[in-house]
Amino acid sequence: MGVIERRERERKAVRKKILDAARELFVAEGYDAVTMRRIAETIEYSPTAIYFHFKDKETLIRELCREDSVSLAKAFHVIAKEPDPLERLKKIATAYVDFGIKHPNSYRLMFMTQSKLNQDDLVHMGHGKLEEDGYAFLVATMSEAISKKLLREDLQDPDLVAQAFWAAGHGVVALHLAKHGDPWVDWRPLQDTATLITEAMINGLQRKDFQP
Amino acid sequence: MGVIERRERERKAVRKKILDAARELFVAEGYDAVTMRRIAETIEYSPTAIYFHFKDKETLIRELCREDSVSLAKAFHVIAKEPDPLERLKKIATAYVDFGIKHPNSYRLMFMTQSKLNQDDLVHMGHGKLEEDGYAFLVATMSEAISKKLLREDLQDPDLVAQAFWAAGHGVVALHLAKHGDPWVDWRPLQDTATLITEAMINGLQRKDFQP
DNA sequence: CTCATAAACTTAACACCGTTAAATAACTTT
DNA sequence: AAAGTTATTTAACGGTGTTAAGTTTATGAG
Repeated sequence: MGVIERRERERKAVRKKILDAARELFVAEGYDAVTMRRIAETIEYSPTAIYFHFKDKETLIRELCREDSVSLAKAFHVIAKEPDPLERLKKIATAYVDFGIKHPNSYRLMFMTQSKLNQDDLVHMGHGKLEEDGYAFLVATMSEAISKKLLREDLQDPDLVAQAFWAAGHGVVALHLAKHGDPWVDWRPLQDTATLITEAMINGLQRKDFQP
Repeated sequence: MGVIERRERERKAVRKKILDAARELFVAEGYDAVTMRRIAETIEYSPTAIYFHFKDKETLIRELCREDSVSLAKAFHVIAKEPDPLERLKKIATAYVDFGIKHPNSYRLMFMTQSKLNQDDLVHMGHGKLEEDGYAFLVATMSEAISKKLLREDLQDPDLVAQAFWAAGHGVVALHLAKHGDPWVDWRPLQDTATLITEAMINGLQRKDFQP
């Protein structure tokens, strides 16, 4: 039946219409500031129409977030080809920071808000969320760096080192997204800070003659 | 008149009563999850009574936050006596992380949410908020480290280095507060990560023979 | 062709939130 | 005792996400 396909296509079109309108508003004003009513208004639907296509506001936002995070996944996919683990680390950090700047709302949602760990999530686990893949990629890179003896001899725990490295990258982005407006700090360009912290970390982690 | 003093004392007592109840609820459930109505309920007042003592919910929360942040200020005050700048940096990082763990809600409010930069804040500026003092302390320490030639020769901008170092510390805390519940990361003890990132940063920043 | 059925939507409404306006009780001052 | 200030309550407003119930519209069956 061609009619059932047409319906599905129309439903998808409306879905996209909602997502596009929501995206534009969210990007401009942030997730919390935009109401369901305003999204409905811009597409000239009633507020409740959205709930036919999306379970609730969070689901809608997660969908946008998912779309955004594809760019990070793609970047990581390219970076995976880099043979040198330390060089790969630098590129990972760069891509990660870029993602945070390009998609601040999604970044905030993914990395700056505590995800409610309800039972549903625990059930649906193992599906390979993008954050999970990204972290696994970082750990794998760190593992390779360790096995190739590129890091200090006392650093044998890939998870520990990966978490420290992640924290460094996250710190730059998170601080920027949250506090860059504050005038009591003479902020340096984000790229400069990101480059410095990445270099300093790799430098500090790979050094051989470490003194406590 | 002794009566006016008594009134003031009673008013302060009610104020404290509200703050104590609010603190307990907030600590247990987070700032957003606790409503004004519930705070009022626990002290057996009507919800609107709170508004006689505090302008609004945010003011109340800021007051709690201010109280919390005193502990960080005190810690920094003690640390200021440490003569070695690099050692001071380590202690600053430790105190900062400790603060984040001890007062997660206040930390989130102070460092993980964008402060609305309205005109009022710009007017009331220069009052020396605690965050401001803390950052100034960090920059001063970094400045001293630079002038004592403890850092790499190419690092001459105290603000840049301070921001990178701050980002490192912030990254550890922020990641912990936001994502520690996520089960797809095999989290290492926060203290281990904090120690590693601090050492790695100082190590990476102070090294002389830096290769790009 | 008519009628039932399902999908896509709208209208009305609920429960909750922070907050304000108006009424009220309690206590001082005159 | 009257007037007035202070602290509190009751009632209500405007806003939010969301659900329930009704309404249109197009399709499929007899």
